[in-house]
Amino acid sequence: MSKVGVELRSRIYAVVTRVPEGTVATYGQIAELADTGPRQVGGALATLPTGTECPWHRVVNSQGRISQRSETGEAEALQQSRLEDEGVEFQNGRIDLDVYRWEG
DNA sequence: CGTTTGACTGGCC
DNA sequence: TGGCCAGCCAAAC
Repeated sequence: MSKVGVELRSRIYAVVTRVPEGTVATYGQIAELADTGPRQVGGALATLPTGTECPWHRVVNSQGRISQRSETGEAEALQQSRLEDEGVEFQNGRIDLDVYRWEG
């Protein structure tokens, strides 16, 4: 159970919030900007409520796919919906990172 | 203080 | 192309 310190979480949220609409960032990318490991990023987002204002849906794994978390895949579909709504195209259930990857 | 656990990643086969 | 292995970070036990 990866629990994340509140301070580290704040740092990760701050980075995620910087991801502009219509683009996506990988966990590794967020981790690097937050000066931590990718696992911590996932852990931090895991504690995030689904109804938050934080654009957690713009964070995907290095393959441009939505990572499945421990709980229901409900939010997973929501994530894809939100991204598509922002103009991010899914090809075969996956995002083309060469096009939509956020250039910090 | 050593072990366990994750919404991960990259390299290898 | 796709699955497996080892490395990675931080916190709870």
